[in-house]
Formats: sequence, C-alpha cells, structure tokens
Amino acid sequence: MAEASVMEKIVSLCKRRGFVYPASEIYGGIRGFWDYGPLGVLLKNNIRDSWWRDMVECPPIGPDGHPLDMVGLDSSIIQHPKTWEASGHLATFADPMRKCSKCGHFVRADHLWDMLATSSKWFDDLLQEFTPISGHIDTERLMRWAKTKGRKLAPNLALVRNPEVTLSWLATRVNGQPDVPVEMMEFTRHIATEQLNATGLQDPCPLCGAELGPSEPFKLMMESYAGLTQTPDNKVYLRPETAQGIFLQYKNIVDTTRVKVPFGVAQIGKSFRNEVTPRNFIFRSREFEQMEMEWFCHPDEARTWYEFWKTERMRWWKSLGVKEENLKLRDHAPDELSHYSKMTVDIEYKYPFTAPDFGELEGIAHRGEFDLTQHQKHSGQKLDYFDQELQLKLKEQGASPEEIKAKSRYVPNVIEPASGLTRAVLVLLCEGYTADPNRPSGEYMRFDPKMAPIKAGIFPLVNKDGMPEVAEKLYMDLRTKFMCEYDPKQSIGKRYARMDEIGTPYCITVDGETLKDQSVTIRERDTLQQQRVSLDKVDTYMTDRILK
RNA sequence: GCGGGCGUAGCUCAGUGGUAGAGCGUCACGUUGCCAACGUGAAUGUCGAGGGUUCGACCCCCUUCGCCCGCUCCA
Repeated sequence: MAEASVMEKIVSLCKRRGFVYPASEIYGGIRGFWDYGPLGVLLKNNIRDSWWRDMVECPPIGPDGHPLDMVGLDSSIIQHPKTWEASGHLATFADPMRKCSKCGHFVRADHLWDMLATSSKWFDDLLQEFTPISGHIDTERLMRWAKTKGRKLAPNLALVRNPEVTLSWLATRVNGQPDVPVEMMEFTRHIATEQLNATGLQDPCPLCGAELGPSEPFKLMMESYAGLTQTPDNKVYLRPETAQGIFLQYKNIVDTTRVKVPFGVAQIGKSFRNEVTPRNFIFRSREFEQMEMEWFCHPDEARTWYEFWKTERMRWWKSLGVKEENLKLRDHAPDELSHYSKMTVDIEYKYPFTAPDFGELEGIAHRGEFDLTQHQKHSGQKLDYFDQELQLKLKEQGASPEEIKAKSRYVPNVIEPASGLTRAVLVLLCEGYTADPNRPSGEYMRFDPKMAPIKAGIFPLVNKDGMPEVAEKLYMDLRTKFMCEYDPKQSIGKRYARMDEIGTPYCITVDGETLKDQSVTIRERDTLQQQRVSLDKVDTYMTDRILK
C-alpha cells in the first residue's frame, strides 16, 4: 500500500512539474498513450543520448581490448508486411484467443488446458471429487459439489446450472464403454456442456465455468493502410519492435560499410503494440520507445557474447545511477522463451508497483540465426556472411579447401540487448524519487547529474543591486554547455525547492559577496551543502561533475 | 475482458437537488541577503464526456471514456 502511494506521488509530480502528461487529456485521455512534457523529454533524451553514445559513438571495449565494431540505424516504422510473416510476429502476435460467453474473460486457445490445470480455482476444487487416474465417477458426490461449492466457484458451469443433464451424459458415456476409464479432458468437456448442439462438447472458462466461444485471432500488432484504398493488399503494420528493421538492412550494412563479424547495429525508435492491459503509468503503453542492438557474431562465439552483453548492460544501467540492489538478472525458463529465442535473460528493476518483486526493464536474447534465416527464406535473398578472416586462419591451419569453403560462410548468430527507453524514464523517475520531510519541497528527484533535465539553476540572491546582471551573464555563458535555468523571481528558498523537485543537481547563487570577490555559492542538491566557487571556475566545477 | 475503487482549479482534496470551495502551487507589485518568509492583489473550472429524471443536477439514474487495485494477458 505504501508502495502504491509512492507511485501515486510520482505520477502526480510528473504531471505537476511537466515530466509526463496523459495523451489527449482534454478529450479524456487515450488508454495506453502518454506524452512527455518539457522536463520529461529532456530526461528521455538524456537517457537516449547516453545509450547512443555508449553503444554507437563510444562502444564498450571488447574482450580483445579493442572497442567493439558498432554502427547505428534508423529504419522505418512501417516495413513490408512480409517482414512480420517472416519474423513470426504475425503468427504469434495474433494469438488464437477464446472468449468466455458469460464473463467475457479471454483465454489463449492453446493454453486452455494448462490454465485449467494450474490456475482455475473451481477446477482445482473439483479435482478433489474426481480422480482422473482411476476415472471413477461418483455421481452423488458430483451432484453435492454442484449444489454447494460449485455454485460459488463456477456459477456458470453446466454441471452447476443443470447437474442432472451433464451427469446423465456422463453416465451414458460410462455405460457405453464401461471398461474405459473417463479421461480428465473428456470428463471436463462433459460437465461443461449443458446442451449438445452441432458444435458438440464444450470447453469451460477457467474463471466461471461458462462455455468458451470459438477461437479467434487476437491482434497484438497495430494495423494501418498504405495507399488510398483500405484493401487487404494495402494493409501494413506498425512495427512491434525495432529489431526487424535491423535484420532487413543487415545485408546493406555488411555490403556498404566496413563492419566485420562480430559487429553490432544499434537503433532507437518507437514501437507499437496493442497491449491487452496497458497499466502502471508508462510501464506498459501501446506506443513506446525502444533502444535495441543486434550483435552479429559467429555461432560458436554466441554464448560468450551473450554473457558479455549480460555483464555490459548491467554495468550500463548502474552508470545511470540505478542502485545495484534495485536491479536483478533473471533467466527465462525454457517454456517462457519467445518463439525466436534460444535463451533470454531479463534485467529487472524493483518498481514501486512490483516491489518487493521486480519487473522487466531490458531483455537480452540469444536469437540464434532465427531472424536472418527466416528473412532469407521469405525474401529469397542470401543473408549469410563470408568471413575472410576465418578463411585466412583456416588456410594457415592447413584446412582442406572444402572445409574452408564450408566453414567460412555462415549465417551469423544474434545477441540482442533490447531495452525500453520509456521504461528507462520510469526507472529513473522511480529511482530518483526521494521523500524528505526535512526539506521544504517534501520530496526531491535524486537524478544522476548526467541525467538530470536541468543541470543548474542560476539565481541572483535578490533581484537588485547588480546581482541579476552578474547572474544573467553567468547564465548566458553556461547555457551553451549545460541545460540551465535562470530565475530571478521570488524567495531564494522557493527557487531551491523548485529545483529540488525537478532534480536539478546544482544551484548557483550570485550574492553580495560576488560583487566584491567574483565568487558565487554552489548548492548541491543531495547534501544541501554550499561552497564558494570563483566565477571563472564555475564552468570547470560543472564540467567535472557532469561530463565526467 | 471481468470484479472493486475513483474522476470537482496545475496538484491534494472538501462539498450540497437551488447560480462552485479550501490548502498548496502559479502570476503581478512591494518587501526580501541562503532553503516553499511576509504583505497586497490577480488568473484558473461548461464539477471527465454524453443522455435521462426534475421547475432546477456537481449531487439521483443510464451509457461512455480515463486512472488505480485484483484476476487475466503480456513478442
């Protein structure tokens, strides 16, 4: 409960100070969409720029002591529809779902029996009355269950609504084949069926027991049309991930730049998903921004690179000022893996709304050769890689020409660290939010100085006696290097408090002494300490702390 | 999608079937010499939206949208 209210305070502060607003608010808002306000966009851009810098402009140092080979890309949001056929998104992002005829609950058609077995309260309870191993049916017990517990747990189950009918069918079934024990699935279908019609036996809703409707595709990709007519052949999809754009341009990048395997292609951009339940502020929204990098490497080295990126990405998050105890690596269980992945690890963060549990922040997936192979198949284009270095090496080792030919041409494997930029904004907001009853604002944002939207507030102590002139001059100098704000109005305490609330790490104040000795005070947000710094050292002071 | 809670000023929230309120914030002027000081003044809402009942609805009823929580879902 305390956690929930922390989240409420964060949401409220975000609105009040201009970090995040509900999208289309004057029309009542639109579910799953958010706008980033004046401070929010600064924060988001700082994270984005930091990622880009650390991935593309100044990539990590590899195991060989040299910087990794990395290039950037900005691909289109809309790609050829076949992209999503090849990637598997069209199939898996259109899960067959079945809707309950009574409570409206959606169940994935292929998960129904798992759901019944693992998370249906009424089904679990009913199991006490029927043992699938023996297949024995005790009509009286079932009748009693239907009239007591069943009424509460599964009010819409046929067995509960009309026990006589379903039990008599079951009896017929047993009499008809007395030697064969009734199987669980068959038993379940019988008790879920009130009226036998053309569709035959029914499947029950795991929640209320009513029969489920037919299986229909549930579209998780947003659709649009490219062209003047909205005909099926003009249908296009808004990308559900940025990654595919990279695979589509892989060949061009290999052909036109001088990258050699292993290398990476990084991209930042918007993605769209028809999330079933957008919730938890900007954690799960229908339009969001991703920072994805595809690392192309030799299949034999994929595992090593997977481990490398795991470590590297954790290090990066910590460099943004995220505390280690709030971060966690979690390996996906085999049955949880996406259709494309051989192994995946999530970097999770302890959000206020998941605490004490953690929620996803970034996924690092070993995609194997899945994507390139798929696009190779669907496009008919060769997407393999000819490794000249390996060829030379094999030649030196005295390999046969056949072996050299076979081994030096291969489809690279891919390691993908994919993180949510908008989720990163949320993490920094949560991480920075600090309640402090001892300061006037009552709360402040403890952003890492590098990430803070505003780096410094520049104030004249009072708005007269030559102070504003000096302060404004300082502002004009500093603004070319750092995002600064000049504010001559109102009491100094109020200005400090405002800066605390938006997480500005430094406040520089011009006072009476400045006019005598050319020094200012710099107030540090977290410690509230002030120190006098000579005017000509302010730039260095800031540079040391922000561009370190 | 289901169940529960909520929706009134930028924020937090009172409120009554009879022409809208507080605190904080914001703005202006004055004052002010280091942590939302003080004084004076000001702006702001079709009470989420649409419909209905009523002489009259922020209040009652219906519908809808959005937010939060639980279940479910989550490449």
